[in-house]
Amino acid sequence: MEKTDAVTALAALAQDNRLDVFRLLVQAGPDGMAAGAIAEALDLAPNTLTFHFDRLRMAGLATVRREGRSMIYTARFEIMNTLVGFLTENCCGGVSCAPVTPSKPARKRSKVPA
Amino acid sequence: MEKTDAVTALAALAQDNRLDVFRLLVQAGPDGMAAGAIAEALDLAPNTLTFHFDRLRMAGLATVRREGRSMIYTARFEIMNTLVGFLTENCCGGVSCAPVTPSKPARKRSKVPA
DNA sequence: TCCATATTTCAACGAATATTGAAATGAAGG
DNA sequence: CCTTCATTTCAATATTCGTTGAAATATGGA
Repeated sequence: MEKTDAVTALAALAQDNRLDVFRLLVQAGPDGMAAGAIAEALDLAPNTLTFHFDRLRMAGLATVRREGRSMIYTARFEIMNTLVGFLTENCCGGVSCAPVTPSKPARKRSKVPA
Repeated sequence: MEKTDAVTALAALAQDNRLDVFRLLVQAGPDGMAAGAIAEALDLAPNTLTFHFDRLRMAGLATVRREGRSMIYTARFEIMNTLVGFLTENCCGGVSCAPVTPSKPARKRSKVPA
């Protein structure tokens, strides 16, 4: 990952509403979530939301697909992981480097998608 | 970690020069690095650098100590790790969640501090 | 075709950010 | 005490950012 990509991704996450959006997408999982549902969940104006989606998409942190009238946004976990890897690269020059806290796998939800 | 703390930390990292500074500090390890040395390494004006240091410090990502005439800045790895944990929290609701790429331990340097 | 729904585009505005230049502060040495 | 070195503080400026409102586009159904 290039430094500019990392900066773009970090900037994309470094904003209240976008962080909320991204975390919502992360929790939504691979199926993604409709723009309207996100707008309602976070109480954001649709045009504002579009602006933030664009940022996330340009940063490679999300993708869209159309489904009927809705636009479904999905988080790109691989990019997220690449970013984390980039941040901790060459940590401490190999000295006393506490390993990265692994993500909590999070208890499974009752409704598991196929 | 609170959301606002995460946003602050991400914003602190979401800037070319600051990301450089932070990564330099990460590589410098627990001993830290003098402001002047960083200014020289990255070719940045000292006042600009102070501005960026402040951001990193307020975000909890760095600390300072005085040593003679120099100010030594050090990365706060724990906060860094907390941030990473926050980002991947509740990942995918437990479904198909690729584990976080662990930081490469990075080959040891010849000069190992005690 | 006409209408409602879902989302995007565009222009505008205030707020925040990064950089600069000049001056100030603090520490070490003669 | 005076000078030099290392860094910080302050004020000014151009740029970028987030939000809003109005209008446009695309889809699906009567």
